[in-house]
Amino acid sequence: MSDQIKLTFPDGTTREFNRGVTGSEVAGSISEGLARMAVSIGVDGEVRDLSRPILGNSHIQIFTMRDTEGMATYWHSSAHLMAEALEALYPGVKFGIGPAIERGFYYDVDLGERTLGAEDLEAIEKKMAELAKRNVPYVRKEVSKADAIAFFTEKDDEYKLELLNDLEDGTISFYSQGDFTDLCRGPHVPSTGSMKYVKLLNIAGAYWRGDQSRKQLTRLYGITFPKKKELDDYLEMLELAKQRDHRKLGRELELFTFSQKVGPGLPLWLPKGARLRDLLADFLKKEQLNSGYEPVVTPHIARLELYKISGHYPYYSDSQFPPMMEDVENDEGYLLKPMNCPHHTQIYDDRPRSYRELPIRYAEFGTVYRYEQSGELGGLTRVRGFTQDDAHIFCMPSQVKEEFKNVIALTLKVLSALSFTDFKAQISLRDPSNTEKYIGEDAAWDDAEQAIREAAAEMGLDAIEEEGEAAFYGPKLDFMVKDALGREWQLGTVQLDYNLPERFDLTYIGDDNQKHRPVMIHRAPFGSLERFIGVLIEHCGGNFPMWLAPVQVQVLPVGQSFNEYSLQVTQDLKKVGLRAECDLRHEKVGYKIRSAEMQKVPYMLIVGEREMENKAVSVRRHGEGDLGSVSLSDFVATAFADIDQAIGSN
RNA sequence: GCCAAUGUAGCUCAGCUGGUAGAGCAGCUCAUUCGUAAUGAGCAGGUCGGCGGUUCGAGUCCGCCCAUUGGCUCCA
Repeated sequence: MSDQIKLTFPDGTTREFNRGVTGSEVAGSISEGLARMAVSIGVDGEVRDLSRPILGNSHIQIFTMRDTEGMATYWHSSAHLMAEALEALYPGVKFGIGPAIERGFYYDVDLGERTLGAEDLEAIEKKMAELAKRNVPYVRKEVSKADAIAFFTEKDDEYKLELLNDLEDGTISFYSQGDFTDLCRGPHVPSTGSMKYVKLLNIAGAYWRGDQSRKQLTRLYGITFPKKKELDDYLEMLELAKQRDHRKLGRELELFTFSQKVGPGLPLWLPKGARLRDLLADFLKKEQLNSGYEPVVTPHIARLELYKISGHYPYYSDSQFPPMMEDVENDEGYLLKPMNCPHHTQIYDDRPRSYRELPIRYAEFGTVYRYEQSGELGGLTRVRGFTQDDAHIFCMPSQVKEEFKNVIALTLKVLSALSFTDFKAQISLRDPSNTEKYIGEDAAWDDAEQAIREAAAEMGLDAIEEEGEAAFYGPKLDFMVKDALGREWQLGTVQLDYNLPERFDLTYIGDDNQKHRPVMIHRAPFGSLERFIGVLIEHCGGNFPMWLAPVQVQVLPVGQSFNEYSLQVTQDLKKVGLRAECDLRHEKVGYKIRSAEMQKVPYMLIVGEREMENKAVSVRRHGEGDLGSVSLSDFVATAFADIDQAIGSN
């Protein structure tokens, strides 16, 4: 056996090293800078400590703070540092899990009776900085399961003991830094010294292992950086994100509001917000008419009978507003609809259907009501009454792929019209190890999952697949977008359903003159108008594209003597279909401009002596400033060009 | 629902260890007639989230409730 090994770098080059060389030594052999920046090393796909010897030929990749892998290592180590601080400050504290997350880290801890406040967070931050200054190494140690159990039994930490329970002997490792030792798979950065700048962001309750029936631990979220500037920049970025918060912008731009008298999670749309909603809905309705959808309209309530058949009642009673009972004894009454699909099945079932009719696509902007848990409500992204841009496609199994393709095309059109480029598409599949919990034939599922996969691929959609995420009634494809604070929200969704056609005994007559079961596809490109608009507001920071701006043009007379001409201009703009308003207040033009700028109106037209004489307007674009004077007709052409460019050829 | 924090005028926020509320912006009135991000003066505006308690006295202390925010769980 040679004592030389061959390491292959990401660029394909290979070099020979002594067997047992460490990641640090490899990094150091490349450059001193890399050795300084390096936090961990990928060895044949496994991320490891830099200090671990490499024993065989491998493909390696050195991770630094510039890689997601490197950041994850760094923040995971930071979680350990926080744990060390917590143990020092609150002896007897027990630890759950403490992973790195996308931005920072958290640790779930059991502090007994103690609760933490802002002052405590500062004390912990201080302690962490102090511990980091000692700059002690993270030391890995392989331990036997018995020793590990003995260690945590001694510490009386039932959480770690439970975690150990699921681990196999021989695969267990501890990491220590200073006096603190934790059960951990690793890897870690070489030492604590780089975690100088610490900010603990918030405290939250988190159920042990995400299970509501188990004890709630205290979750501490934090972030660390090696340089002060990086921490400052991050905190500033968080501040800037708050400026884009749709709740703040919704108030400032007068789009929507909430009233305690109306109720939590029940948004009230102000005139400008309602206009925005209508514009979005009109846009999609037009697209849907072009894509073979037929609008239908259904009421907001239905008999309990409908939901007993659909299976929503009483099994989902927790998430529904209580029914309006007519006859309590016989469980008869009405339910506010939590979804539109049961109603739509009844439209399908209005008369016998032929295979020649399929696919049938019923579309409705249907408002539904769900009794979301109080702690879950938030702005427009999670509400109790919302309008889905819903449609249900009834088709033959052989048509599923084509229909999915059409829906994907429509959804992509919607997303691109609003310049959402940074979205995630996820295909949710069955859990292959537990197929009994799903309704429908195995073979049908296989076909459907394959159809969705192919539809996504053929539409050029880069979708990730998640096993076990499918609903019990069918696989689905979801579109996710992040809000200003980086939280991911599901917007568009396409879901296959084997369940409802079965429950409502829906059929069509096939070319064999036999009855067949159609497949149902639920789909909503926006998802809900409320959530979509919430995320849209944050996406554009309240600067809506011209075609969506509630007010497109604000006309600003320089003085009272130009009011009449300004009103004439405003009328002319309205006549050609632009949403124009005129600011007739007795204020200086600077004041009116400021006010229109803050309302984020795309175009301001300043009108005074010069403009009146030349039948012109002086154009100011939001965020850009003065564009000079043009004739009214030239401005109208510019405005429409702006609209067309954003909306495409709708 | 659970954990934590927060709740003072339409908005943003002051209000020290308890002594019955204050600013800026917005609003209204008047003056100013104004050229690309705030003209000036005056006026008005608050059951200090709600209910109860402690106290001679509560925005301030305590309890319960409501709402909001950040998480946990679920979902569009």
